[in-house]
Amino acid sequence: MTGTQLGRVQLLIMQVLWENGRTTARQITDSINEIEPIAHSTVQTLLRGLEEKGAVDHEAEGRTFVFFPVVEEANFKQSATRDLVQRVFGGKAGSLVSHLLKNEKVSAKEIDEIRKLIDQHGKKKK
Amino acid sequence: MTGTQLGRVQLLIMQVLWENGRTTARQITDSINEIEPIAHSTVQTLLRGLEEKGAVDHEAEGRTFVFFPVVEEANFKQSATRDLVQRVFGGKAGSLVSHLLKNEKVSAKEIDEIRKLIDQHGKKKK
DNA sequence: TTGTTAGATTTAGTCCACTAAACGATCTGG
DNA sequence: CCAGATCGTTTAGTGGACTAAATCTAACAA
Repeated sequence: MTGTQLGRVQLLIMQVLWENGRTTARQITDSINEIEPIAHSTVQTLLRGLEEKGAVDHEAEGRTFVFFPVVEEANFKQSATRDLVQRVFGGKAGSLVSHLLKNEKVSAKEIDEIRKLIDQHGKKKK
Repeated sequence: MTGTQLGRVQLLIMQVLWENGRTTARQITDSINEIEPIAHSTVQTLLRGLEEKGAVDHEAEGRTFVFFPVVEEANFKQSATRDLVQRVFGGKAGSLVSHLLKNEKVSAKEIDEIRKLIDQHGKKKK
């Protein structure tokens, strides 16, 4: 579930799955190989690990397995983010937001979006 | 330098060091023990690892070692955050900000601060 | 039928964070 | 001087992510 920590490469696999939905192990290997070299058997081993953790599942389709994500990307983002906030920013989400605005590049378009969210925030306040 | 990944407990140690400055291994053990149980020898082993990575250093003071951080907390926050942005939010910092504002609790006070940052952002832009 | 290919599974090994006992040296109270 | 406490160091083991070769198995092609 949420507690399950994913490794770096496992996360790459999840990303492929979230993007493509139903995907074969072979397709995943190819996708990742566009970024960095990895053996097919490695991908299969990691897929099994992910399946044991309940992050993905598969169905047999002919003689090959088709994998699909069980964990939602949104949920994962949430727990990964909370983890960072908790461990590095003392539990204060706003502190991370400040850090991002001060130190990281944010496009004008994103700034607009954020401004809207801020305004809503003020309103929503009951 | 950025490549240095810290483990969960190592980060706890760094937090103690950032907060207290010069600290003995014993003090670190005690601090962490207020949160969760840990053996003193474990802390010492991890300190050695951190020292090998160049994250901390020590000076002998009498027969005991006094440790202090070499890596700045700000730098660490930066790389930890970039890591998350890169791996989970497709490299878009603004996307993480949006996520935080939508899904995490941010206090009114923090919102004010963020609004100011947003305004500055607009101005500063050339 | 037989050999090749493309799946999945098994097995094996590395690396690293974490854990902590065991050991040796040094100081300190009695 | 010595027993006990307090250091730092050594050694050892676990677990998990990652890596990939070796192997098994089923389909397909010649």
